[in-house]
This record gives sequence, C-alpha cells and structure tokens, in this order.
Amino acid sequence: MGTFDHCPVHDAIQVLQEKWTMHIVRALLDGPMGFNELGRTIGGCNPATLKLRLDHLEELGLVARTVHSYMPPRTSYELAPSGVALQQVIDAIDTWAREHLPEPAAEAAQAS
Amino acid sequence: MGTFDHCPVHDAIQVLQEKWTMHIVRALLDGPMGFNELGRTIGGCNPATLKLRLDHLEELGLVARTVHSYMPPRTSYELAPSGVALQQVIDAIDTWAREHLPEPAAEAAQAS
DNA sequence: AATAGTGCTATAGTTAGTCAAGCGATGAAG
DNA sequence: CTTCATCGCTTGACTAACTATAGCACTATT
Repeated sequence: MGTFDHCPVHDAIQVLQEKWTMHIVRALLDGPMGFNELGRTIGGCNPATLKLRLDHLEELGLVARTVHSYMPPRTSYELAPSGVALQQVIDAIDTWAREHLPEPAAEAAQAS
Repeated sequence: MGTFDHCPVHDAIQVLQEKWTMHIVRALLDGPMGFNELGRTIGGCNPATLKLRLDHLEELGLVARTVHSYMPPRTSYELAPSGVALQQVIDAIDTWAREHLPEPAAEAAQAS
C-alpha cells in the first residue's frame, strides 16, 4: 500500500464527491455569497455541513472567506482562481446531463 | 424560485456525488470488469455499497450488467453509451486536478 | 482434499450528515 | 420603543449512509 502512485484524479474525486461540494461550487460560480444565502441557493444543506464543506474548500484553497464585519455578522464566500477553474468540470457535467441523464420528473409524474 | 425547477446539472451532481460513483465510472472507463475485480480496482469499497451503486447506475442506464454464468458466479459490469460519455467529465476533473489541486503533502520526491 | 476465488447477501457497528434550536447583535417594521 | 427577522454560525440529539466481517453455493487450482 505504501507504494501507491499518487493520482490527482483520485484525490479530486475524493473532494468533489463529498455531499454538497459540487453544489456549493456551482452556486459560487455565479458570484460571491454570504453563508445563509449560499445555504438557501443550494437548497437543503444544513449549516453544520455547510460550514464543514466551506472550511474544507477554504483549506484546499478553492474558496476564499472574507469577513466584512463581525457584528452584525457579515461574511462572504467566493471562489479562488483554482475554484473558478472548476467551471470546466461543471460545464462538462452540464453537457453530459443534458444529453444523457434521464429525467426523474418524467418518472415521478408517471410513478408506478 | 419555482415549485420545482428541473435542472439537469443538479440531478447529475446528485448522482455523481454519491460515494464511490465516480471511482466506479473511472474504473469502468478502462473496460468491463467483474464485481470483485471492480471492488479491488477502486480500492476500499465494501460489497454492500458497491452493489448499491451499481444497481443505481444500472437503473439510470449508465452501466450494463451481464451475467455469464450463475454457478460458478461470473458477472461483468460495463459502461453503457451514456456512461462512456462521462469520460469528458472525468477528463475535465483530471485536467483540473493536475493544474489546481494541491498535493496531500505526503510525497514530493519527484520533480522535473 | 484443501485452498482460493466468484458474485453477492445479511447483520452489526461506525461515521457522516441532518434537524431544530439558539446566541449576540443589529436594522427594519409596527 | 418594542417586536421581529436576519446575519453567521455553534451545539447536541438524532438518523441515514456507509463499513467491516462473515458466510453461502459453488468451481478451478493445487
């Protein structure tokens, strides 16, 4: 196990597969946002997890956190350059999804 | 905000963010594999979860399962056309990772 | 005849994510 | 001036998701 080839794709997948991470990135590609605003935008993520993800992304240098004022609390999160570069990944997913992903709405409407 | 905005990217992310899913796809991009072989290739995924993911991917039509013989058990999993199309997504992640993802710091012996 | 391998499944246990509430301060609305 | 909502979180209890291990019914290899 020690002599394992270091594989960038593998590491990237490890990060991107964490729940909500890609949703967060996608939301931030539209511009900086506050904590709660971001939570509302991606829809359904609880603050605990959201903070976890943002901290991780910040640690990796993909997201930058800026505190504008402590009280009243005002913070904004935005993508760092390496985060913005994920646009190409999101785009690839978008393209793929439109061409190949079956619509769940159709199944839901026709639910058996 | 609509009652439900159907968004392909969102749905795609929901699928791709499931743990091991992208690893599975990446492994299968190199060709069909048996169940255990696949498990070994992606490394660390337990059979229960692996089966769950494969069933889901099959249900979505991204993966095809072929039983060659029941006893002794021999099955192979391979990507359907819409699964193969995910190559572009994996490629995008690969490109991004090489350029922007910081190394986990364990090894930095190699340079050029 | 013993061993290792196949594709799983079952059960129990651990980890990761969720829900709800709340805090200290503030600005807006009544 | 007094609610009320809002900001960015934090905490603690809960639950869903994932993991580890064992085992089955068999075969091919040794």
